[in-house]
Amino acid sequence: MSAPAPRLRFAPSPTGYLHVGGARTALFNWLYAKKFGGQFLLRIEDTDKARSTEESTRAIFEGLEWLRLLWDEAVVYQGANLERHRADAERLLANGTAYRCFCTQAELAERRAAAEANKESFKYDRRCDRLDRAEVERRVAAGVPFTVRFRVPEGTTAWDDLVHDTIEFPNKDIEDFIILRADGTPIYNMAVVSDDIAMRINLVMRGDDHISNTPKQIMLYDALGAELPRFAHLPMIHGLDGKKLSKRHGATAVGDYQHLGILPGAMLNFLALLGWSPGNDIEVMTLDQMVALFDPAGLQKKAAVFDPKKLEWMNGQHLSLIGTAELAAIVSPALEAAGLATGSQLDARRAWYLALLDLLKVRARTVDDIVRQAGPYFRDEIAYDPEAVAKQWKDGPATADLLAAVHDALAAMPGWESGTMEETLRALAEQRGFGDKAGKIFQPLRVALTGLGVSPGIFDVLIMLGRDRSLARIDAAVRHLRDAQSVSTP
RNA sequence: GGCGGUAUCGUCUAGGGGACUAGGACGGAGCCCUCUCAAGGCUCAAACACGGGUUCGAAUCCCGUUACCGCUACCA
Repeated sequence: MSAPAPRLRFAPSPTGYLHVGGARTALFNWLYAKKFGGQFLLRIEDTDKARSTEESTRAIFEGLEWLRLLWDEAVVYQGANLERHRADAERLLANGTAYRCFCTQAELAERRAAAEANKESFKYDRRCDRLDRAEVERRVAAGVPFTVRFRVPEGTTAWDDLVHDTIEFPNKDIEDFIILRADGTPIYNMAVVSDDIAMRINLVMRGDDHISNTPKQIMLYDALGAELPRFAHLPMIHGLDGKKLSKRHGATAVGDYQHLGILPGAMLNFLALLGWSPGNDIEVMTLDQMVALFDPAGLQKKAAVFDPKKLEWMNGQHLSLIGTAELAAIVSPALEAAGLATGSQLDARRAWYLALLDLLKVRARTVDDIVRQAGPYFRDEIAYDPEAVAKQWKDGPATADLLAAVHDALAAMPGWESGTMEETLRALAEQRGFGDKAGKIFQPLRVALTGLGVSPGIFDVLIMLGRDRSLARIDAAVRHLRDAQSVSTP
């Protein structure tokens, strides 16, 4: 008999955006399902009506789709299963593993406060479980509201966790917990177990903040006579200060990173390395490679700190990993959004565009970096960066003369290609007495061509700009320098 | 407080009794390359929380201590 195919689920509550911690949980669930030929399901836990929003649900879908973590069956909305949750709770009432509790919230709060005041830990004292049958029936008939509590049995509850090995809880430390509210709606643990059984989930993989829920859920499976799934509790993600990752750590939603110009593949890769290692010093991986290398034995027990610096580095790695065509598909919309070019303009000069991306991507860490660098190649007007001007155009008149000479030398060339440009410009440097310090020409020229102090290699820039635009910009720079001169010298 | 979990460079990690002078990566420092900035190459600094065991031998196994984290609702 071979092991049944694993069925896993990611079960976020739609009360905010898709958090990077949630994304990582989804990723490991997804990886496990793909690796072992199982299914990855998505369940939206929207039973908390007050906090759940449709907007959050949409954000979860969008985040998962962006990451390409697609689910294999129709989305399950927990809120649609309320009747089954209730029916399951009532089965427990019927089979005697649960009982009615008539204590009100106010009474409970009072007893809890009293216990705390005495520095005692509070645990429900089971007083309603001691009510005799007649009394219970009398109260029910009288319409006294009640919750349903699960009666936790003697003994200990343990399971063999996929990441933590054995975890054991003495049952005496767990109080008889409520499974159905006075209004008949189910409590989290009841809803989860009922749904996981119905969805035939056989591996529950979730954050380790759920460890203390697990013994309760195991008891519920037992009381319901259902087969237990296996459990895997993943460590948390912390911020740089060691605290649980939250809003004040800055960007925590996956959508934030999408808008920062992070590639989905890089995000996934980075998240995978937060709590998992394939060994052999392997770090940069595509999703397919992650599936191939995935092994739950490599899962870490320790919480990991989210380091944005390493994410950026990882993004740089993926920028060169994905290939220029795929990169273009991601950069083009960003270029359009920045008003630098339209899709059809890019299509019209496809080869030129791809060559430009190759030049820009090695000096970029994010898609945004590429867009920022792309200005001079798309805009007609360039702006001179004051810092670059101050550094490279120190002596206005001399620079103007030099650039004029560069203009003429370049204009005199028969063609427009890198080799002869270099010969021409280096010869000019020699002639001007710069010796082999051709940078003394390249640097001022760079400012004339791009307005910036940094750019790809100067000959690449000249090629990308083309003969006409290059010569026009050098010309414009010469005029700019001479105008400035005449204005400041009356 | 109770219960549970965790502990290797600043950070992510490799390591599953001898291969450890503890490896890789990010970040940092420096050098090389070089027309700038990147990329790339090379070098350096940087860790087994502490204390007891077990063992011929412990980063690795056991027990304590400490620290940190999580849970402790008629939230999920």
